Amino acid sequence: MKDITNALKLLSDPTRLRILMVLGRKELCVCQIMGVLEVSQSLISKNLHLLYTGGFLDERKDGKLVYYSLKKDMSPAQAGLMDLLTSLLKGDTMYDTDLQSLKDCEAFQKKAGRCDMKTFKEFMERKRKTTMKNKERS
Amino acid sequence: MKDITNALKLLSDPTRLRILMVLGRKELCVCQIMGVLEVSQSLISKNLHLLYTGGFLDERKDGKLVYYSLKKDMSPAQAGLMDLLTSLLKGDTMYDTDLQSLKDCEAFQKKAGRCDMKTFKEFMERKRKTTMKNKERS
DNA sequence: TGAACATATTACCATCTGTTCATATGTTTG
DNA sequence: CAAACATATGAACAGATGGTAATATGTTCA
Repeated sequence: MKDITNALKLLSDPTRLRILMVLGRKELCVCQIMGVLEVSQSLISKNLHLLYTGGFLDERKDGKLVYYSLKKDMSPAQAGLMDLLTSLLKGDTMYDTDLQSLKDCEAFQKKAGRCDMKTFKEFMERKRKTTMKNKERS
Repeated sequence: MKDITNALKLLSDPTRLRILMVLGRKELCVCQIMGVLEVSQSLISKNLHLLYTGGFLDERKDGKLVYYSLKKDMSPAQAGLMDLLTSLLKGDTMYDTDLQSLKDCEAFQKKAGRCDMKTFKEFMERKRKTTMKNKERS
């Protein structure tokens, strides 16, 4: 029972749940996740570490970058929860926004031709401006 | 997303999860739940309140007693989680022990012919002794 | 080698959580 | 009404948690 409540606890934080859902789409490095979710690097790192040691993630290092992805062989409980949450979050505002950000982020990165902190900070900067304009309009 | 993480947080505590799983079998009053889980009255009350305001439970008062049961019309997220957890917990030691305790508790209550704190404290007393004997034997 | 960079870790803070003990509330019954 | 009882609630406390800012680690490349 403790393993299940532990998994539930890990999933019960919005930042972690968002990370997992975005990783559900594709493997990403820390700076990409940062760009998509727009939260600080240390917070991302910390939560990635929790999810990793909690058995939700695989890790792959490539040069300076560290890529994370959903673990291939999760426990039945974890896999079941991930499936359920993925379907429950369909249509959720935050979830949809994050997936859209992921697409935008990928496009921006492709155009920039590199994958580093500077690129994603630039991306976040533009996103913030767009969001502000949208708020003004409404 | 917040509604989902809130539900997950409620489920991520063993005491609350145990309560929900036992209530999955049948409606129970506070003193019965206390007898089955063997935790203090105030802790049970507090967690019942959290689960109730969190939308997991229905409440029914009958004289001095207050009966709780799984809410008839949970949100899709809550219902989905309950289904999943019920199936995931099949075979779990704590879960099985609790269900057995529930049966024993019902039998004891039937023989006693009443439903009050005294009865369930007596039940808990005997259960503790039996558990101790089993430990000695092994 | 050393500067630049991506990620991890540390120290620290405010807030939340689980729990217990004592007490309050509200109901029943003599 | 008062005593007895089931349940709820408040105060208090230790420990966990989410977050930030600063710093450490480890890699690349000039």
